[in-house]
Amino acid sequence: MTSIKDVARDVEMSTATVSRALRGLQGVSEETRERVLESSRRLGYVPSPSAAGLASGQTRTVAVIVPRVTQWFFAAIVQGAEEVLRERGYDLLLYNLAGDASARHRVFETSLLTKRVDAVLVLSLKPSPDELDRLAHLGRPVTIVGADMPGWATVRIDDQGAAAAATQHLIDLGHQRIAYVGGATEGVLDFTAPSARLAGYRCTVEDAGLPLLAELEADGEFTVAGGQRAGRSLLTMADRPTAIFAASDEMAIGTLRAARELGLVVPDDVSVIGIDDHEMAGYFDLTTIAQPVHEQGRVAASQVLAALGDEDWRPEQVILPTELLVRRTTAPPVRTARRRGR
Amino acid sequence: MTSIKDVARDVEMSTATVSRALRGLQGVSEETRERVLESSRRLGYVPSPSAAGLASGQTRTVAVIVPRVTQWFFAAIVQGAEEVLRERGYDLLLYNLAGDASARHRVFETSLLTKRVDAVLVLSLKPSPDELDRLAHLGRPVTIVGADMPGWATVRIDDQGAAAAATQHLIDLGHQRIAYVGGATEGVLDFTAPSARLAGYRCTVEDAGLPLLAELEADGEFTVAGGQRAGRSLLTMADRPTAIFAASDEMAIGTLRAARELGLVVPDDVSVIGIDDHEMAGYFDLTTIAQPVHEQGRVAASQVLAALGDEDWRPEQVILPTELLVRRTTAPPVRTARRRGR
DNA sequence: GTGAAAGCGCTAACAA
DNA sequence: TTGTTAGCGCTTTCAC
Repeated sequence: MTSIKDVARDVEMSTATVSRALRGLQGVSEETRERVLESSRRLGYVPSPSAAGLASGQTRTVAVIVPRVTQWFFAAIVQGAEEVLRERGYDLLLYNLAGDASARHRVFETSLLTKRVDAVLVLSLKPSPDELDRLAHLGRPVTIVGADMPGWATVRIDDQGAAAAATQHLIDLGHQRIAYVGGATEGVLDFTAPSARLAGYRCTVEDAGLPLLAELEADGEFTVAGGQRAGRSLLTMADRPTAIFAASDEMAIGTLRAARELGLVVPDDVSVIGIDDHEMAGYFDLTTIAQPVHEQGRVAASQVLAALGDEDWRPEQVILPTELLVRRTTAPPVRTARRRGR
Repeated sequence: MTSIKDVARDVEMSTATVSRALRGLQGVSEETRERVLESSRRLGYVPSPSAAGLASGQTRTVAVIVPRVTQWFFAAIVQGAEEVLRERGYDLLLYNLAGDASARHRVFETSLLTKRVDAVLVLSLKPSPDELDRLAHLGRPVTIVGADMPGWATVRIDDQGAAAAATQHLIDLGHQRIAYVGGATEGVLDFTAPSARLAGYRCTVEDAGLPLLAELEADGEFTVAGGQRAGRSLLTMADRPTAIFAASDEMAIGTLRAARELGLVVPDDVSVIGIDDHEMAGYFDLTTIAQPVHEQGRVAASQVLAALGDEDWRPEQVILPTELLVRRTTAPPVRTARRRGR
């Protein structure tokens, strides 16, 4: 395995000069740099990250902690982050929690990460106070994506606003009996988006002077299957809602499925709106609040990299815009009379 | 930052003993081991991967090279791999190519990986001869997932067999005019599955004594959008097929969408079958050939880890089973007379 | 069962 | 602009 010494010997210089030349530091003559570059190419030299890391204290690696990569939303963020990390010569270490509490424990508990990475990206997870404490003690830049954590660097959308926009869209269409499909607003594996979206729904319903009914709020667990269950229970109510706002597209898709199974026509019998603009949303003609998923990954990665280079960098909260995408699952309610008459 | 020296000082032993105790090596008295463990826990000691890597030559890290994490199929494999890697104390370095040729170049070109990881997993990519050469020279275990590469360790399904089973299912239902939606069978970003699936389709059609028609083979690019385009062109033919076999569920979903847009009813007007059992397949009632995606990731990871521990390990080809999952997008063809009469 | 000492391959501080 | 010299924090002989 060829090392920096081989290159140094080859160009008849010290390893220090070779190291400087290779890293593009200044104070190396152009001629030397070229000879070093040529030599290392010829010898097939690649620096050892372990050695460089040990000597410099920098690993050029960023950890990304994700609830489940198989969820498109998280994969898209990872992809965005990976792009900018790669551009900047950083590697991405993936920690997939996948609902495994012990995995979560391991990642946060041991300060395993301290010596392993230069920075950390936490996706849509609400770290417990204890975990936050550990993250803080990492002494490394940390950015939280998709959750609101005051005092921390975050990248997210305005969840409450997005939920309000979705609800308002249904209200604007004339709906009065609007159900909500969300997810756990507390618990370890939870993040802050669920509560914010629920709040957005509730506020908007109230502001419109409509009654806030507990029976119209269902838990869809932020999965397609959960959304389907929630949708089924909402749509089999005696006085079923004319519209359903699901706090994620996956739950909305599940709701759509429940409606179809019950022989209901969307949007005639029930309107459905989601949040995300999931890659499949278009194929379901799903009306949704689109959020820039991929971009959140890019911004978050840029953010931690910026923090790495800047001594007096302060955590920033970045909020990316969302947009109502009206497709074909929402429409004005069909007159009550007709509905009752069916 | 507490180092092994601090622990050594604390237990009044040499760093060598501490190192041995921590790694569970034999030749350490039980009492010593316990004291070391207790001390490092108390001091919050975590070994430096850089230092350990430099000294031992092992990084306890595995690289996973994936075409696009955002595709559920790849994400599921990554998730499977991550599980077993984590269990065994290995980290996962993710390289997402995402159709970026320069990214691909970088990962394979420079033998960047040699000193960075202990083993490599390559997902559904057919490395060029040149890239294979580099992989071979890595001198590290490499497993290819989802592609057939004789001489290499691989984990995959029997693609030709799966395609044959799908086609045969349609034939068994009585279909005679069966179209195929596949993807590029050559090119840099290609893998071997497309060709194998196409071959499976063709052989089965021929074996059934049916004509092999070029007009019935369309390119769906292995995406939903591509499948939709392919489906549209197939279903607008004068004498349209009564059944379509899409070589992936995503293309099948696109085809379903095309059919719906054209006002065709599935499976009355056209039957559709895919391959994968994509997480969304159930929500489309898609009949498909299910493959153990997650499991392929687990097996592949286990394979490279086994190779790491075993001097005379030889590359194995593992083929995992598939299963026909009949849902509601396939049915016998409606009599020709009736179809023509519409 | 334990310790001393020599590196692993780099980078960083200081000299020249 | 370049070289010398110390490490970085471990693991790994080889002794004892």
